[in-house]
Amino acid sequence: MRLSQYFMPILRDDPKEAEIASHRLMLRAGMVRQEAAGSYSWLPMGFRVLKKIEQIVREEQDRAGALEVLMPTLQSADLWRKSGRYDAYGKEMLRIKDRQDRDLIYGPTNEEMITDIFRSGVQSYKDVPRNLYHIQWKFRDEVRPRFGVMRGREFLMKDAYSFDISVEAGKHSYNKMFVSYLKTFARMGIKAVPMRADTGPIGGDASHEFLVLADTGESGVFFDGALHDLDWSTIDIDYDNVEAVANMVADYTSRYAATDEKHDQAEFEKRVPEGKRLSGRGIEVGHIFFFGDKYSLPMGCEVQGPDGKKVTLQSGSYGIGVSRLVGGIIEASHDKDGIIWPEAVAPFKVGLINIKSGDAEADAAAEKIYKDLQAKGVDVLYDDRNQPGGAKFAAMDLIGLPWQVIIGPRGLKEGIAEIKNRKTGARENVALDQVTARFSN
RNA sequence: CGGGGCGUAGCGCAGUCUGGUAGCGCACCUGCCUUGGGCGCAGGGGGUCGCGAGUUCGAAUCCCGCCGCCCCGACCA
Repeated sequence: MRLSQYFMPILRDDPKEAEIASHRLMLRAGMVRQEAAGSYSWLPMGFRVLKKIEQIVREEQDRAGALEVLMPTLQSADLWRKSGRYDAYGKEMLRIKDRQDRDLIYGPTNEEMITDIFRSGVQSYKDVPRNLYHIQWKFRDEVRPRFGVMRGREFLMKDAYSFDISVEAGKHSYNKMFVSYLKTFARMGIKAVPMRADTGPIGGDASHEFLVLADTGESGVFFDGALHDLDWSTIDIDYDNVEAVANMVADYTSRYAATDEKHDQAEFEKRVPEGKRLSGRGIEVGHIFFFGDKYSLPMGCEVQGPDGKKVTLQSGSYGIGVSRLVGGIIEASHDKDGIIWPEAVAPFKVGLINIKSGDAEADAAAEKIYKDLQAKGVDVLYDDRNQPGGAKFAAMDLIGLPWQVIIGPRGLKEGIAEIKNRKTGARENVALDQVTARFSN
């Protein structure tokens, strides 16, 4: 993509409404535009990141055996009356009437609908276990939206729902999602620590939140420093191996880690040696629940067992805040100059800077590298604007692409380009004809 | 939902107290010059001063009502 033909309205000044880094940087880099309190339009640069994150989530859900569906944003109020949550959910749920004066709601979550769908499609114990998920926009009419996309009212969420014949089988479904979350976040280049959590209005028994550690997080967290010793980047497992999956969950939950809601100071001090007691703040990017028959029972979600008797299914739900992750990743990965995208979610892999646009030699060299990179399938953003070099450096650092390729008269004299790593700042001179090879996988 | 604050050009702000026909920086357009960390010179465009009603000869400014947004707290993917 040529920057001269892109839509990326960069702001030089900080918008006054943005207090925290991710919000400020997303607005400055032209990734999003606020439409109303807690409601954002995603501009090309931001949308690319959102889609990359969504795709990683999708691939890891599929790998864990979940099946993708898509449910509507608007739901019938009757469905929610059946579960009792129409009255219980409170004002966060947006209630709407259609032209026939029928009560609708804009879905804040989908337990009722998925349970209804699943119930109508299964009759036998042979039809379970199953896990259905979708990635869909949600609306929760938050009392106080803030921090940009981190607490919007309208947000993109992946929510999965498991159905099992027994509590024991349900536990395995829960554990599979637990492990798949470790893999999902690891692929995005962030560490999201699972912590015991309150179950909230969704209800249930077992529940873990996954939190990205960041000073601007909304939750207080307390954890064992030994958690840092675990390997968070390579999670490898056979999902069908019940014991291995359970062991891995045990491994990542055996050390103390809790949000302030579940924190027990006495237990913390008993289990964690003094030098290892860490506390801080975290951003909740995932939340998993096992809630048994909480919805299956009132909604009659049951199958016939081997003995011919009806069995009420056991369920869990598993959420990942896809749009929140965009902000969460920035909170965990930025510096004074701008965003530092982990490669897996970066909007482009390479930013190509032509320091002297208009100079025949520089233009020719940059054009060639641009076309070669594209031919090799490397996502490249080419700053071909007629701007001074300093402005291009500043813009490229702001938007945070992992690699910068810098073409200028100085290097061209020696037949080289400069490659800069955005994260480390390391620079390297590379012969012009070797640049493309450096980025081909 | 309680407390505080803000709404003037795309962004950041001044002007409001003390009413007199709207200004600054950046951005943008044209030309020249430049391009190794937000370059220089010259010229230029852009505003129903959040909305409505009032007071006044005259309202961004004073009065009344409304709307929107932000921050702190209580609540949450």
